Amino acid sequence: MEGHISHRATIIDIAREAGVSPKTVSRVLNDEPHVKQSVRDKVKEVAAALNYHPNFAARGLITRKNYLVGLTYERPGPSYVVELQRGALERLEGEPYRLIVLPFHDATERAEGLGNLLQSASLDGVVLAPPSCDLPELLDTLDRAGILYARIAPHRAKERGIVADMDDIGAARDVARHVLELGHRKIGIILGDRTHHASEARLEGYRLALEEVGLTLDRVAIEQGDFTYPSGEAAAQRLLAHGNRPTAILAQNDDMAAATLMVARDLGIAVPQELSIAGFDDSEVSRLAWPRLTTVRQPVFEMSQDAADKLLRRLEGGEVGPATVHEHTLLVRQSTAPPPAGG
Amino acid sequence: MEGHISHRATIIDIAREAGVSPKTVSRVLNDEPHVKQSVRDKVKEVAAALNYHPNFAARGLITRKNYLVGLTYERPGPSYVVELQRGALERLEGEPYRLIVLPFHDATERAEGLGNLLQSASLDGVVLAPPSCDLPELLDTLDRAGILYARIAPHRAKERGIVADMDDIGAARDVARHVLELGHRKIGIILGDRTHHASEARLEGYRLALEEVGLTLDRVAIEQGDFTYPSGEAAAQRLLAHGNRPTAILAQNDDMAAATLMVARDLGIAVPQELSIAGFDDSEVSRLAWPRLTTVRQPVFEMSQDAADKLLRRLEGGEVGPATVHEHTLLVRQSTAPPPAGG
DNA sequence: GTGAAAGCGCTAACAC
DNA sequence: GTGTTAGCGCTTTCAC
Repeated sequence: MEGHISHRATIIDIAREAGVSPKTVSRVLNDEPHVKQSVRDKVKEVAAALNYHPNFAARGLITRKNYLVGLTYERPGPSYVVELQRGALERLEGEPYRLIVLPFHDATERAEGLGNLLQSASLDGVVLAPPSCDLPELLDTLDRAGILYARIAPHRAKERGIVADMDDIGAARDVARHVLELGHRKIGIILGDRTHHASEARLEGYRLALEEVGLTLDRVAIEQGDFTYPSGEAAAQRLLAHGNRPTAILAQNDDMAAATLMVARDLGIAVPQELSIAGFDDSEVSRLAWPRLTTVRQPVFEMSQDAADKLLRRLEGGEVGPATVHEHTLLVRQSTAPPPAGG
Repeated sequence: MEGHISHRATIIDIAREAGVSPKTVSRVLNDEPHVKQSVRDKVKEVAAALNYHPNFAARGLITRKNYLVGLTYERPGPSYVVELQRGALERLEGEPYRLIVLPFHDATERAEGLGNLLQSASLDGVVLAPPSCDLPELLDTLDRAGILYARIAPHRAKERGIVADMDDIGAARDVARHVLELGHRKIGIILGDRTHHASEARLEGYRLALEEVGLTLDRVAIEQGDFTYPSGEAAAQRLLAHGNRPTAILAQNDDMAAATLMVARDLGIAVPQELSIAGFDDSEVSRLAWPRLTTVRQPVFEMSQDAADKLLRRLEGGEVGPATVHEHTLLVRQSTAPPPAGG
């Protein structure tokens, strides 16, 4: 009926065509009560015929909402990012909210610019993945700007805002416990970047497991890495290139564990017969490495979905309960085994 | 000066504070001419002091723009998605446009619903990755709705809309040629999802290379996959778990190639001594797998950046030239070698 | 150079 | 149940 190309129909068009007022059209389109069923049907029919799609800008101007949710993260591995997005998107599907991706560089050093970016994006809410979820100044800015936020696995101020959590310390404890239960006592640890709170938490988890068998951190060999493959390579070399080497190495992520695997191969050390290696993340590498890496799966998808869910409910005026702690999973694969007999 | 929490400043507030009219504020904020420098400075100063951020909804209502660019794709590997996003985001940085991610399921079967989704999202433009860039009905819908689109590596109707292209057939031919030049003649092929035209194109590239050495497709073992790791695993098993197996396998992407690597390892087949494997994509897994995978790097980042660039220029009223064809790169790594002597 | 008035498409408040 | 009026924050006329 309307032959005009690319003239987006408005509620006025529908109102005229259906012989009712714009307000009635608005009511129907928003599923508000107090409209006769026959009118309702007629309006919906006309809307469909006119290929009507509501104008977010006009609606948002008056409802003071933008129907936009942001997702921030900082350079994690591709699979982490994709899981993060999948979780939020799954929850947003069918809702009148759209997801905007906002990756950062050096969030910790530029919390201010980051707050500004989020404000300019006209977001209603934002899902904050580590490490941006742990920047108090950013949270302050968001509070002031009235932008709701949901934090994924925060390590500090867990009471602030909406939180979707996991037990980072417990996850690290579990992987360390697994290695200790296999009988290992000569342990090496490769730390991640110390500015990431995850690194601290994971070390604490290792410490707890060691304590259970009467060991302390000063009895293990600790090397500093920064979560990258090359840093893992260097650290592994320091741990392995001498006589009294550990029989098991706990790396704080899979990339560094994979690097350790490669160093062991170069040094002719058999994994897992002579050396056990455990990572962290269940990233793609951990499955593609050989032997496949024992690691811990973080519930990234679940946390992200939960974060988006709570965010949306708050945006719709609802209340949300306390932080949910999502389950991690220890994945015992081929890179860990009992220590060698003489070990 | 304004102590009110979460009251977003408007140009009216700035106008009052700066002692000018709202229109003048608008002029300054949009870098329009005909404003005295002193007034300009004063307005900018007040805007900063009031932590002003323009309201996209209000601006969009009148300019008929939403300052929103979409990015669509369908279940490709994590690294492909991340490259795609990185390219578009890099171009959008600093521009008043935001990126909305719109992953699809079964785009080819639901082109209509997909067109609807894009229309409801109130996008100004959209970057279409395969296979959605090859759905004529979708392009028709977008044309009708007045939504600009940039297509990444389309395989059909290359003249429609904005195009950022690559030579998919040539890339596949190059990798096949490499394997054939090593001396392999017993070839296995693992196909990707047949709804992706990329799969067809790559097969055509393989065919061209085979033809050059006098081979035809009916002389090679072809198995169907769908670009995922598990599908590659199953396909590799069918190719390798019997006596007369190929000496080289061409997988249509890296995930399936990595899966093939794993299957070979489980079967005790040495790579590359007994079996050569080549992938496609230069994804992260191709570099982390051991041996590292010979593959072809697709210029995904470049295409995505180019697509976003052309889209933005058109959105700003500019003209864009014809499709750019971005260069692929054959990456010979450790997973390919001459066939075994008796092979 | 600058400002006043109008209105984008929609919904809140209130009338009928 | 339904319609009228007003106005969200901004930019477009067009006047001065």
